[in-house]
Amino acid sequence: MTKYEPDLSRLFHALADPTRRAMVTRLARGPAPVSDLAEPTGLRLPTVLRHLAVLEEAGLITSAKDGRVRTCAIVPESLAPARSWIDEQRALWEDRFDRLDAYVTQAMRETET
Amino acid sequence: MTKYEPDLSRLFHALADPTRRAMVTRLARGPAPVSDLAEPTGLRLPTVLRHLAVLEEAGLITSAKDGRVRTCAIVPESLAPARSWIDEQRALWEDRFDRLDAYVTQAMRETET
DNA sequence: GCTATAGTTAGCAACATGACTAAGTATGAA
DNA sequence: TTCATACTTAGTCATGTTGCTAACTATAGC
Repeated sequence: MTKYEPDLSRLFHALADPTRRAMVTRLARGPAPVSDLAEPTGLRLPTVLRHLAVLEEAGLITSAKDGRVRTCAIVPESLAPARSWIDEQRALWEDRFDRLDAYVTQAMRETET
Repeated sequence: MTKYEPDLSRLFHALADPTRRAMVTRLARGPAPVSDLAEPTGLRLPTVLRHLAVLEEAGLITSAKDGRVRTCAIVPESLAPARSWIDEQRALWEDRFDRLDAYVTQAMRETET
């Protein structure tokens, strides 16, 4: 089962910023150089680079340099742990209601004459 | 389509902390008073209260006071926006590959004698 | 080789976060 | 009424985050 999960923290933290989410969305459509990612943000390059570093440390993107251009790309399935955690919570919740339901059903049965 | 979404930022931010995730997991099993939530964390009450406030501001939990006990409960479906965003990214990604695939298929067809 | 382009590094300021202690309030029980 | 319980509020502190500017490096094109 789920244990320490510092990676989940980094993943969710990376996604908690609108600029970074926009970058992920952009990269979901295909790889792009740093400048292209910076352009729509209105932020300076060093700032953009920090955001990219956060995304990379979270495992959401990779990047490689070719000549003087660094191209970034999304890492497929990197969102899977986040999705799984969310699904787990829903499962716990539903399980709880199933049991509540069973309890109520049982109680009603016992109330019957 | 998705636009500003400051709520998504708050949601992901709230989930970016292991203590808070543990609280959500605990509450997924059923409501609990503040003290019960505090106990396994090893944290002081004021700290726990701040975490709960973050969760509440993110819309993940609700709480109500009965006598001197405040009982917290999870808000069902509050994770839905996070889940949707993640699914959207995957959809974009898959769409991109469908198109890549179509392109390659087309290219191969044109290469055929 | 010179120059423009595309990143990169270093360092700083402002604010946010997560923990704490100390002191206060409100309620249930004796 | 008195006391313990269950928060609650206020205030502090260390650290982390997000933005910036300035100065630097490396490569492509002429």
